[in-house]
Amino acid sequence: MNLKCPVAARWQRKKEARPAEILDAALDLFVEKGFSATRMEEIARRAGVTKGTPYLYFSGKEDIFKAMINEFLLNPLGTIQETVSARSGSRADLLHELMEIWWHKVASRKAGGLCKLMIAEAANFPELTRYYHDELIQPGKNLVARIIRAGIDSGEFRDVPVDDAAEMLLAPALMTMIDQHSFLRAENGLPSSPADPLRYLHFALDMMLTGLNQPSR
Amino acid sequence: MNLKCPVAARWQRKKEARPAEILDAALDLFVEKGFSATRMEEIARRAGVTKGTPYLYFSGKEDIFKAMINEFLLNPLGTIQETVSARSGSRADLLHELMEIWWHKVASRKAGGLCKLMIAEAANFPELTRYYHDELIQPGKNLVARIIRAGIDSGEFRDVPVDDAAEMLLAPALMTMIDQHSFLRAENGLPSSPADPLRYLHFALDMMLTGLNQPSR
Amino acid sequence: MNLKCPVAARWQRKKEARPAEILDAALDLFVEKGFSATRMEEIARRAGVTKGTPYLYFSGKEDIFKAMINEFLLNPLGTIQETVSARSGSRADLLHELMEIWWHKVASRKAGGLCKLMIAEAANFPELTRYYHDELIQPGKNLVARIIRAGIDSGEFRDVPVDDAAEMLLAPALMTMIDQHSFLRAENGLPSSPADPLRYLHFALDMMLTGLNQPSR
Amino acid sequence: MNLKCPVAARWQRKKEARPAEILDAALDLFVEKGFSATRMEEIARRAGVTKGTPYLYFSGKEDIFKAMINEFLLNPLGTIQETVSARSGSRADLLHELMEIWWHKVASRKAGGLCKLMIAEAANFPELTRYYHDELIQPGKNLVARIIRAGIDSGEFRDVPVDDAAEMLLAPALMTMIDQHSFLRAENGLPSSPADPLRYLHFALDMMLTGLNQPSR
DNA sequence: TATGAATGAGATTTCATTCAT
DNA sequence: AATGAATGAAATCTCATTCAT
Repeated sequence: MNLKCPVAARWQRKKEARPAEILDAALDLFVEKGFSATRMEEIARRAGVTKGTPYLYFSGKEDIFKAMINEFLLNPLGTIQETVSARSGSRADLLHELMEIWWHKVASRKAGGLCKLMIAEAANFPELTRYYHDELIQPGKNLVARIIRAGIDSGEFRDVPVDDAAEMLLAPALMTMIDQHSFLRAENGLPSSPADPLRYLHFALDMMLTGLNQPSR
Repeated sequence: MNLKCPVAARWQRKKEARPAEILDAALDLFVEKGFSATRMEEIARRAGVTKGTPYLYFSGKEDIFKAMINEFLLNPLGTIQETVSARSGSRADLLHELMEIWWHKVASRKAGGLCKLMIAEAANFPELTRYYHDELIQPGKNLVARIIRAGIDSGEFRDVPVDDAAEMLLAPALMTMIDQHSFLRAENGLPSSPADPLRYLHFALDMMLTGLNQPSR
Repeated sequence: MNLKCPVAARWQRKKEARPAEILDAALDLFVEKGFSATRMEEIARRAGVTKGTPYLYFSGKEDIFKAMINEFLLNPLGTIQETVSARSGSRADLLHELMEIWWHKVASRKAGGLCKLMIAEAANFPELTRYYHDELIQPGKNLVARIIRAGIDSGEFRDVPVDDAAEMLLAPALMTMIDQHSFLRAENGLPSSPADPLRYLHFALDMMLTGLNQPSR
Repeated sequence: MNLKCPVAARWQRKKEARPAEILDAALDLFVEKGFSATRMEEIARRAGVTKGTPYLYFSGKEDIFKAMINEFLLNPLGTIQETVSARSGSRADLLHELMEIWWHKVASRKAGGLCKLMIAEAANFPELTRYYHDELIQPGKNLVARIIRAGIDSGEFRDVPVDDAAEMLLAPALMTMIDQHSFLRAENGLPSSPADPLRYLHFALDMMLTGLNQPSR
């Protein structure tokens, strides 16, 4: 009913590792090219397998996309949240520390590209976008908002609307992550963004805390 | 059988309007669904023509994408730059005014979605990304940086690295625009972002100027 | 985004005729090879078009299958039913006449193959099978059963269970149709079935009416 | 770490039962879904083995199909033929008896589904169809034809074309078998066919022997 | 003997693009 | 200038078959 193929079997059997390898490959490609423009066979090839293999572990392209979001987004947030709860010291120091963690655990890694990806694909995956929003974005904002609230209560910060302030504090962090995975990757890397993102982020945080205006003396 | 009225041209096929209509339609769809997921026939239908017509004005899908970027990016920036050069007063006021213009001319309009689009498609259109970067992003940053520089020179602002500061000031504005076209469109609108973006943006600008920290005395 | 193909356009534009041509082609192939073993491209080629064209008129393979059942099964039965209602004479004559019509309108034509097809695919299309049963098989049996009932009432026939009798009378007709489209088509035609099916069918009907047993004298 | 019990063979892998189990599983599935729509892995699973195992005993899907036809068609016919040769009494009684045997040995069993299957796949397996025809159908018809011939010679039956008469006598039997495996299986069982097929078959045989027409005197 | 991860030919379906009208 | 039927390259996904273990 079809052809004999005495293929030289050269593939490795590693059932355990396969799903992770496929998700890794998919992450790279989805972040780089977007969901639609990424071809399944490309994912397979980058994972070192052939066309059919991803379908042994995932029901299709969309399933890979969803699994990837789950895989690379929950753990990091969990880690960050634990870190924060166990911390004392000034709120300003805590915010700096938080950003440090976030940079090293998320933004500078491949998972950081997921942020860009969700922005790009939000309208095409409404239910996933809601999930991403409810489980990641909102908790992240709440985390920062709680710290600001505590700072206001302790007299460290001025009395400001905490949600807006949290939004503002997060903006440079998110934009940096987006830059990393859009403009910096394009072709040979555009000189748009700060050369040392982490240093920039600490600077921006400092600025937002102390203000750009000259102290009134 | 031929009913052609020999009197005069009956209704003018508005031929010179066609390309603009097609680009308008493409803008909506590309922003909403991304480049790959947008079908040519959908663009045509939304523009009120049929499948073949776009090919009379553009050589293909990619050409429409490029033409669209050109069409919707140059004029707004031009306007903003003119406004700025003609202005006097405090730098803080100027920045507020700038943001007001930018919001009404760009971010709150359909063209604002192009920002999200370029983020998503950056890797798929490297040469276009470079163009977008060189003609829009870098000039925008430079504009803000020059204002900050002037403020420092006049003693209004503290002495800080102007490029980083410009980057920081722009971050909330860009993030708000992204929110408008990603999470707010998804499904029924996620409550993620500030209800009144423009108010939030003025708040964030104020915060960055005066600082979150309690004045020490 | 893809290749230029300056194909010598040699196809005819006939929107009106296309669906019927495609259903004709599909009928041939489905009857010959079954549903699964028939490839869409084969249907297209036999209809004189290319791969993509059937999808302009039908949503997929299953849709073609269903449309085909609808197209080729309802009209013939309608015709037969009209004929019968307008007829008088002995019930035996009516049954012979009925079979004649049925043979020329259904069994000897391509549509006859649908019977075999539905038998083969019954389990794979349960809802369609129910429809086929309710709209075709059951009405056909009822039609014959009513004639037998009338014959019994008029004293022409013995008093027998009409449903079983109808079933019996139909069996040779159905088996002949199946033979036509299974064994007779296979390879070079197997000598299994009667050389002249219509003559056989009249013979079988006569036999069933008069009985094989020697009259008891 | 090696727990192999050195005592004796613990449980015998019932190797000689494997092929039969696989053919049994294949029979169920082929009859239900047809050849193409039946997946090899399903056959394996229903036989209680895994994907690769059937290939240890058969060279492929087509080979299983052929082996199955061989397995389930020869023995039953042999039995019937022996029975007939050893019988005396009226030809009518013999025909009733024959049908009884045939019903219990073939039609009411899984093997009855093979008839439907061969009808569906006739064109896809021409050589097998010829085999099926030559070894089963033709002998079956000949068997009945010889009985009729004997009945005519003995004066029990009227003088009729024996081949056509045999064909007619077999038609209800074959149709019943088809019904069993097509319409009765679909969904929840369609009320099309007689509730008690065996009773119906005896009735139909009686009818064909005595005739539907009222005895003229 | 049996397993089942992996393969890859091939099927279905989509859609950017062409071109006769 | 505009249409839209038709094309056909290419994508997604299936599944019969292989073969290292």
